[in-house]
Amino acid sequence: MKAIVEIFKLLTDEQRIRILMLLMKKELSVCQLMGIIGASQPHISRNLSLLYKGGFLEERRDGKLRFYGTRGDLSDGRRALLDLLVSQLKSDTRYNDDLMTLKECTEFQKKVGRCDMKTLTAFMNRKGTSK
Amino acid sequence: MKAIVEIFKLLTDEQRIRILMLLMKKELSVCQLMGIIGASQPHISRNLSLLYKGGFLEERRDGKLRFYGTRGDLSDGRRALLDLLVSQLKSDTRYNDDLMTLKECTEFQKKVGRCDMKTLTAFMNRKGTSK
DNA sequence: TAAACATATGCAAATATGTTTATATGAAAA
DNA sequence: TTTTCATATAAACATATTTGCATATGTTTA
Repeated sequence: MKAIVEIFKLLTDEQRIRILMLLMKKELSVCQLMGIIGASQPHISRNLSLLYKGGFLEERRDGKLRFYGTRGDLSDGRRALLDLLVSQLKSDTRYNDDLMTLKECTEFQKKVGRCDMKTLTAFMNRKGTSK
Repeated sequence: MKAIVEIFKLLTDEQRIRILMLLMKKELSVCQLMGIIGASQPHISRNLSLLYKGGFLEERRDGKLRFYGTRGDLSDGRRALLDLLVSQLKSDTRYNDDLMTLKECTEFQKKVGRCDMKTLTAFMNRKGTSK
């Protein structure tokens, strides 16, 4: 029962849920998540680490970058929770905004052809001022 | 998204999950829950209050007693979470012990024909010493 | 090898949560 | 109507959790 409680604890943070929902769509690096969510690097890293230890994520290293995505071999319980979240967030503003931003971010990167901190911080700030 | 986070928060406590699982089986009064779970009255009351405010429970008053049970008109999300919990706890020791104790408690009460604090405190203590 | 960069982690302050004890409320019985 | 009983809530305290800042680690490029 304690194991289940620990899993629920991971889902009691809006930022962590946002990260999870984005990673359900596509694997992303820490700096991409920074750009999309608009939080500090340590904040994103910390939450990724918690979700990773909690059995939700897998990690792939590519040079300096680390890409995270939801595990291919998720446990039944975790899978069910993620599916439930997706279905419950179908009409959630924040959730849909994030998916939109993810698309914009992907296109932005294709254009500039880079995936680094400067590029994504620029993207993040552009978002911030355009609103 | 905040609403969902609040619901998950309710599920990050072992005692609250135990209460919910018992109430999935059968409506119970505060003192019955005390007897089965073996926690203090304020502790049970407090958690019932949280679960009630969180949309999981309904309340029925009968004289001095207050019976709580899972709502008949649970939201889809809450219903899915409770079903998920039941399926994940199928082989959980604590969960199965609680269901057993619930049965014993029900029989104990049939025998003595009462549902009051003394009776159930006695039941609780009997459990404590018999182990 | 040094510098730059992406990411992770340690630590202290701030905040939230849980626990215990005491007390309040409200119904029933004496 | 006083007392008893079941339940709820408040206050004080202890314990987790989050957050922001500084710094460490490890990789790449110059």
